[in-house]
Amino acid sequence: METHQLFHTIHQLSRELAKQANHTLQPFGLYTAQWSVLFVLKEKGKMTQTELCDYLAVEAPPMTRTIQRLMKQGYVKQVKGEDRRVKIIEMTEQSKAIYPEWEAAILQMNDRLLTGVPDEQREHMKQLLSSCLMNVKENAQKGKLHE
Amino acid sequence: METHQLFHTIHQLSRELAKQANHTLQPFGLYTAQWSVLFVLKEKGKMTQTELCDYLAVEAPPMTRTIQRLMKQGYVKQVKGEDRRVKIIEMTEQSKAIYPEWEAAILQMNDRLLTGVPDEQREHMKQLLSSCLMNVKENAQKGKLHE
DNA sequence: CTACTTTAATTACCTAGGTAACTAATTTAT
DNA sequence: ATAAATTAGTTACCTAGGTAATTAAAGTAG
Repeated sequence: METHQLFHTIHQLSRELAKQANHTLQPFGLYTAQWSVLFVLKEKGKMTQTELCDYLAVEAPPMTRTIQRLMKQGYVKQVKGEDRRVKIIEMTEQSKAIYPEWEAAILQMNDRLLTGVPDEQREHMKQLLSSCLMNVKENAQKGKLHE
Repeated sequence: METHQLFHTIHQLSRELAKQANHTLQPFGLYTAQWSVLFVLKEKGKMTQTELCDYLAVEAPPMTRTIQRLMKQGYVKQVKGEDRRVKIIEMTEQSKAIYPEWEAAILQMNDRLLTGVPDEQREHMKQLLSSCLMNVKENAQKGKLHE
């Protein structure tokens, strides 16, 4: 089977979704990377930067940058942990207050973009993609071990 | 249904695949963006930059940059068309000669990454994602029309 | 207790891709 | 035929995310 096309479609879909999300968030002065951090913090409460990186599967340097921007905007604050290397990140009262607006806009966008895709199919895609992602990560590691 | 997760998985999978592809191409001094152009040129023959942009669904500015890099490496050359605005891009003899090596490396990687994913499932995913992409693009346009 | 190693985060620099503004060539309209 | 609008490509600048090298704090030998 022609895997080029499959990978290209994934890449294209990913970019298109990011573009739409950025467009949706623009009126709020937010970008997708910022939003993803705020979303996780709302869901999970305070977290260290490393925990955020692990959860979002992003390397540390971009995370540092995203958090610094969120701090500058006043949407997030850093608290020093017992371990003085660690920086614990949590939402400010301000961002907790505005959060529902952001979420509503994103949910509305998600709904609009997936109009016509039945719920079963969304679930099915999620399952397929998740298992594919795990597979890719495993086989990537195998590739490295053979070096 | 929770669309956040679906979109996040797509994004993550896309990044993971790009990372792997870059790793595979590194020994050849190529990056994914370059490879995607070379792949299309091999498949379709000479094309204008706009045609390349349309085919790969990429905006013009990044394409300009990618092509300039490929020219600097001697893998691609520009020919002026009848319409003197247009730049027709084609592979050089050199890159045609090396191409099979690049392709072999990529095909091997694709195969390795999808080990354990049956062929039917790959095809199924491609179908699902393609239809989802079309859907998203249509609904994105509708969003714009409502402004 | 000291020396080595690991870990959290940052800094610097790279590629990818998007938007806005611009130039130059070609169409289209008047 | 000339003016206006469109089109191809470029330039400048932005965000996203990755790697390598660095710093500072903890942990782990010896």
